[in-house]
Amino acid sequence: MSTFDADGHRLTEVEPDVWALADTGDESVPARVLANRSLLAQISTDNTLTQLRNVAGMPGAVAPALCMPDGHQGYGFPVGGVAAFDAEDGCISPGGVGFDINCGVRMLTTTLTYDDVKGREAALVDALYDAVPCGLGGGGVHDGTHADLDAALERGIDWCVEEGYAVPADRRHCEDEGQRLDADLDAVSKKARDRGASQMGSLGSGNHFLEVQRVTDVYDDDTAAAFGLAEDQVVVLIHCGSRGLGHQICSDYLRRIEQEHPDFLASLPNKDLAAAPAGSELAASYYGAMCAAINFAWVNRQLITHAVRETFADVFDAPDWEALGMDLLYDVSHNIAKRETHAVVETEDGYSLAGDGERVERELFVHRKGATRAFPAGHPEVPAAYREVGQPVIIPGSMGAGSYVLRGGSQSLGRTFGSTAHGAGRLMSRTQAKDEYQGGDVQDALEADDDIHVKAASGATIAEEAPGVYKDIDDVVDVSAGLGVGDPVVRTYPVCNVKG
DNA sequence: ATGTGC
Repeated sequence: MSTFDADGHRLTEVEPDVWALADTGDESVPARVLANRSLLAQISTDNTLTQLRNVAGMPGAVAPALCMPDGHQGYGFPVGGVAAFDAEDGCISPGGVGFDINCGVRMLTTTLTYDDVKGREAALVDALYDAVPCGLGGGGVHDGTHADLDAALERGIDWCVEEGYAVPADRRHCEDEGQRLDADLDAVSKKARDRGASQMGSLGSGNHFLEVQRVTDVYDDDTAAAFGLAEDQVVVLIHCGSRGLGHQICSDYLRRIEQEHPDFLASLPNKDLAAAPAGSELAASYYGAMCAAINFAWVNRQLITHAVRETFADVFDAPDWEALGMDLLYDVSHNIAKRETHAVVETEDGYSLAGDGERVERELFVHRKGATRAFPAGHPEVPAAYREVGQPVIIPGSMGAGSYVLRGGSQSLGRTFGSTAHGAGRLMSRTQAKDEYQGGDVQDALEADDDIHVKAASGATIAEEAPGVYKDIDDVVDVSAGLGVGDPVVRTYPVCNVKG
């Protein structure tokens, strides 16, 4: 069997593109990296593998702890990590969800083709930039009162429907129908709410973006038709999260874990993994606050959707957005934890997704941090319109590379707790990126060489997000396809991009 | 990711 040696880690390829981290003999469950050799070489350059091993040693970990092909180092847990902990005797971890709670991405279809947009990119990108607040700080599509914010935290997309920012079909095409009923307002600090109130409907900064794209390749005609996608069609991608509100909630609960569960924290393989033990009051509070932030992020993407729809109707001189067919294809979440029931096998160390023994249904806290749910065809949580083909999975690449739409693969539940990758994944830190690239040069080259029109709040952000700082999205998707966890449906290519 | 920080 093929092996790979990284600094302090030996991995064995137990089947094609599945790498097992060597057993350390401590109380860890097996850990797996899903990657080809070239992606693994990139993944092994930072702290990702050590972080993955640490995750595998957490209480109640259900095997395997996973790193997706786009994985890289994160806070405590790797970004691109999937970790499931038993909901009865395991734990829930803010670091396993991430600072940007329910960061995610959605795709809107249109009836436009590339010819309709060609030559008007500059006007379109300017209009979108003006309509959607972006960059750091406050300001949003909805100038919210605290009462509005509380309603949004509690009801998610339902609040948007009530306020005229969404139609019922939008709700059906979000995970969990755009609403986590377990949201607990009392678990959200005033500071978090203050930060959220002024940011309802704002893109933010970093890797967040709003991109107009065209469909360049169709790999699966039937599924593309079910998703309402066709070659040359113009689509819109919105990638953002829960802004300061989610960040504040994560910070609040990391601190509370230190204060209220110091012994449990000390027992973890690394302090940055900071988790609350399942069944504790703090675990329940964090779950309630996280669900509120999840609702906020859905509202955020929906408010931006509303602004994008109005802007398109204006720029393309249509009576309304419906006339342009700007339906929500789907909205996927990248940074969440959720109580899910999975069929697992009992082992000496607890439970495992792999194995031949008798399967039992177990309630787990599934953490997807920089990973996308990818439920297969037939799963009851896949919206009715897509149930026969599988859940749409949207995987954005860098602003020069374009993106993929996949469908949840038949192997996802058995291999990855129903998950796949979430993007290309960084190759280098933001600091390193700013040394390597100059924002203005990157922007000029994208326009001159690739006809991609970028407008950004900050030049530094363009440098940090230059195409060269990301892994190869084609490789990431190939791994997902080869393992049957997510099957390619279409590929898209950027037309214009608004960055924070 | 983030009022880019204890």
